[in-house]
Amino acid sequence: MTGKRPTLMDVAEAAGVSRALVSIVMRDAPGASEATRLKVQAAARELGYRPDSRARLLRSSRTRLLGLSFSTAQAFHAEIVDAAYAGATIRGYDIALSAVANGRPEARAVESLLDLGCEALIMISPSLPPEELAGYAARLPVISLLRDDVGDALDSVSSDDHAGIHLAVEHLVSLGHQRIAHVDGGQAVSSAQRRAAFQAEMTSRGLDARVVAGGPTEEDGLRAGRELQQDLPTAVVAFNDRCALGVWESFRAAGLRVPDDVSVLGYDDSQFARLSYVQLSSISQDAPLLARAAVDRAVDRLEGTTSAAHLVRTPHLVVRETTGRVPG
Amino acid sequence: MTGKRPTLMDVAEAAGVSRALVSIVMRDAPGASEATRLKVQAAARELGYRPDSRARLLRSSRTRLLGLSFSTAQAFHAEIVDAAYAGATIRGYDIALSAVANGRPEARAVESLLDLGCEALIMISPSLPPEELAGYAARLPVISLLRDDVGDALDSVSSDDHAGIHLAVEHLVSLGHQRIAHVDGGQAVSSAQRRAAFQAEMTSRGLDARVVAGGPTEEDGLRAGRELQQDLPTAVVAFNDRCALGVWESFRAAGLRVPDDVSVLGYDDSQFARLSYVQLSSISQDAPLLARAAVDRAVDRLEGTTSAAHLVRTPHLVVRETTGRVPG
DNA sequence: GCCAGTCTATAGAACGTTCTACAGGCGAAT
DNA sequence: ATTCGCCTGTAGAACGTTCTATAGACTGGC
Repeated sequence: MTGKRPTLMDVAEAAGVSRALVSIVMRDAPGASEATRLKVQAAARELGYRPDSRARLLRSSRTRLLGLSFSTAQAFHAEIVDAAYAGATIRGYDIALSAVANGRPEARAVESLLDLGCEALIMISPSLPPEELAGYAARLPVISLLRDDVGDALDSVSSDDHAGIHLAVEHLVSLGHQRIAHVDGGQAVSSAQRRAAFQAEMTSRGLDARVVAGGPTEEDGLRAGRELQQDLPTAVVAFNDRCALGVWESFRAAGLRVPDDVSVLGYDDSQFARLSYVQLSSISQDAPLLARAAVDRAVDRLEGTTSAAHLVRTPHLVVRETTGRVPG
Repeated sequence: MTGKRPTLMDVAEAAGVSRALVSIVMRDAPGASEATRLKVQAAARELGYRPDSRARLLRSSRTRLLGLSFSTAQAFHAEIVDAAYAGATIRGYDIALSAVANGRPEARAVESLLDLGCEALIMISPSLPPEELAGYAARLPVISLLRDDVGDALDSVSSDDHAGIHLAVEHLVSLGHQRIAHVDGGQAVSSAQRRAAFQAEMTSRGLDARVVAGGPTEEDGLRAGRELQQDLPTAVVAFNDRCALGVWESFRAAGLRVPDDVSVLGYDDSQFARLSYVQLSSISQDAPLLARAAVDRAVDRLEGTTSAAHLVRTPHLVVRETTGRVPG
């Protein structure tokens, strides 16, 4: 259909120079005069030459490639992918993507990135046990994004769950709430930390720390919301925004008004929390910013001499329309 | 930190055989006895050897790699990625992912896939003009997924919008509706087709084809819903599920009940349409199935002698709880 | 006129695979 | 015994780059 794609050799012949010189020009490396540079570039354009990244990667020790593993099941990972691309471009790196999907476990995703020759790995909310992660980290820098209990062999860039929960409770208390419940994330990553933080925070204020079992999805929130209604608190802190939405929906179905009858606070500040008809108050981890930080961390590990570290950013509160003064 | 990763040569030395033989064993190719096969495999495992995909890809003419471009802005693309992985694995191919993201245009995404040595390209709802797509298609098979007006140089796998809209209108009419409005998708891919199909379908039934301007997001639906309320129809066919959700929300805000006062029908049958508290009636394109079809099509193009074709699948109706009998 | 230094350009060896060609051993058929 | 073929194995050339070493052509300083 097409004939073969042109190689360095083809361009070299067309321009009447050596292969090596073409390579120099294509890489913008020093060692070619301005005149031949132009001549070679013209020939390359003429032939529609594009460097073969496989060959290039193979030969050069540096691949300038960062591996990013994400999950197709988590919509907000897309936001992170987005930000990571932007960050990598700025630092002069490229990103290789690998998804963990149905029937494609995390280990497989990571290994495909390794085979591609990535110099560092960024894993979004990795679910592998710390030992296995450490195994990878022995071979190349690995950055865990949004999960910090990964041992000392890895870097991590995450958000301070304690601070986030503190902000949440502080906000609600300042609105007069005392009976505040937490719907946790079940088995989800970070759920245990947030639950513990909630308990600590409430206890330290002398308040009752009511926790009901939830999960990361709307369904989980819906179920938990129904359970809450048997003894309705005045405010709810949900594990994440999707869960909060489910809780809210269960209230709505029961004729309860948010925030007049009960306040609902989410976590993550995901895209849809900002939708004009949702306007969910939430704790923002600023995922894109964390993604940038992870990329920076990866590059620093590659180019500097720093060792693994755990970077923790403080989240912030975004007040929208689902939290209000305590009723009555 | 790590030492170099082991190569074929290392394994060969460890097992006391030649490089080529190790290659044969690793590829499960014929030409090695069972005994040495075991010996080599043991040595490879011992050293933690993994083949370098860059070198492998470089040397072999076949890369067995399918490029898949998707958009981080479209949540349901994740479902497709998921299905594509599964399909590719079955056919013995691998998938290279490239995202079109903020500041990373489609052309860039495609070119990075090309440089990786993909043998065929699957593009989800490509937004490039047909001429440019044809340019790529001259070099390798390109499958357009969910968009069919891409010219004859490309394959396409899409869903029959006419049939889908027909199902939608048929369903509503069978429930007694006559005053049915369509909220279109604005500039979105497929919007024009669905709008035209709606107009044709309604006109052929002697009904008034009311169309209001919408878009692909909840916000767009919300806006359109408000406009609709100035002269409320008994049923609404929205461009997609997100749009339908916006329309619904605008009704809910106005105290209108769905489906008692007005029916709302979505399109796409996305993940969230199935959520227990949403239960949106919708037209399903069965995206995962289309993804499988696209993968199959790509592989067939590579292995068979078939030429480009446009494959159209018929969508089906999923009745949930947002459509009901005409009021009054 | 000769050496040192700079700039441009080239040849040829890598990188880690796969592929082609071929060699030796062995059994069966001539 | 020779020939044929199959099976197992190897050597060495590819693939398209980048890298190292070096050659030639100038400059300028003595």
